[in-house]
Amino acid sequence: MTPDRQASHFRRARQARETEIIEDYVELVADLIDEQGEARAVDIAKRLGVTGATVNKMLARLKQMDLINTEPYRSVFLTDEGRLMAEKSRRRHHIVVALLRAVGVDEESAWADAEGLEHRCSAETLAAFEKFLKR
Amino acid sequence: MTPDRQASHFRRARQARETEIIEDYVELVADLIDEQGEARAVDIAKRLGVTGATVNKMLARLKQMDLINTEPYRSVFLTDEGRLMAEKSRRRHHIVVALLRAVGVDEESAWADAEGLEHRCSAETLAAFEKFLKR
DNA sequence: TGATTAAGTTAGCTCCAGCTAATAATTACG
DNA sequence: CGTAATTATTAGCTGGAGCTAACTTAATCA
Repeated sequence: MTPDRQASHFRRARQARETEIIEDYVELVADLIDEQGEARAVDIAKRLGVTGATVNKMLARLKQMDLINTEPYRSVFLTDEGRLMAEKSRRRHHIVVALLRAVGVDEESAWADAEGLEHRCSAETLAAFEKFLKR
Repeated sequence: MTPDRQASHFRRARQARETEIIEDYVELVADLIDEQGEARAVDIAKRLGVTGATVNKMLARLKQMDLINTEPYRSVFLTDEGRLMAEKSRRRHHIVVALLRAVGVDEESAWADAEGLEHRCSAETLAAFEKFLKR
């Protein structure tokens, strides 16, 4: 492997590291809205295992990026763009869990690892996973 | 899924995010030593796609952690602990690439994605991958 | 209603991994 | 050998994501 090609892989991994937290928040907001009718900061914090202050700061960033809408002391809503991102994330999440299960990973490990893996699969890899699952 | 269980998954993902950069450096040092006889900072920088200054700072951290030995203006050596980590990383890397290839991911995507995925697979998942590959 | 509790917000801190720019040491070569 | 090019180091900056502590607002319930 040439240094350049390897460098581009590492660059991509760094890029993924940056976006994955954002995707986790957005996906979680969608989950909470579906499960409980609304996404409250305190619930996001509980599920992510971080403090409310951290959530608050991140929500400000997501709003800046036009992924969510927030009003002070009100729960969180997804913008169209945010909903799109959440749906993509969810789809990836499900494919990864299914693939892991299909190759023999136990239920618990599949769910635990999928949280880390879902953000790192390229479109090509996900397509291959889907094809494999249909086989 | 309970909030607590989900929180622990996210916690684990955050933990992995912290260690993965360290593992990348250590694995790369091992690769360079094997391929070229020595690991020089400039080559590490080229392959990771970061600046020399960044590498230097990171090497100081790795030394602090007893993963490498360095002397000013000399190339980098792995400690026993570092070598162990490098071997574990490599093994994981190979298993992940092999698994991706086995389920139909093309060569290039497999190598590119493995860079991000290898650090996120639990021991259970890797064991399942190996079992699947032997099948 | 009013007091208590829960939730959200803000300020300000840490640590990490990038970066640039400037400097110092080493290496290579005419 | 001495100079030029390469490599390494250092200082100091940015921005992200976590934290605690202090505060404000909203919600609950006696």
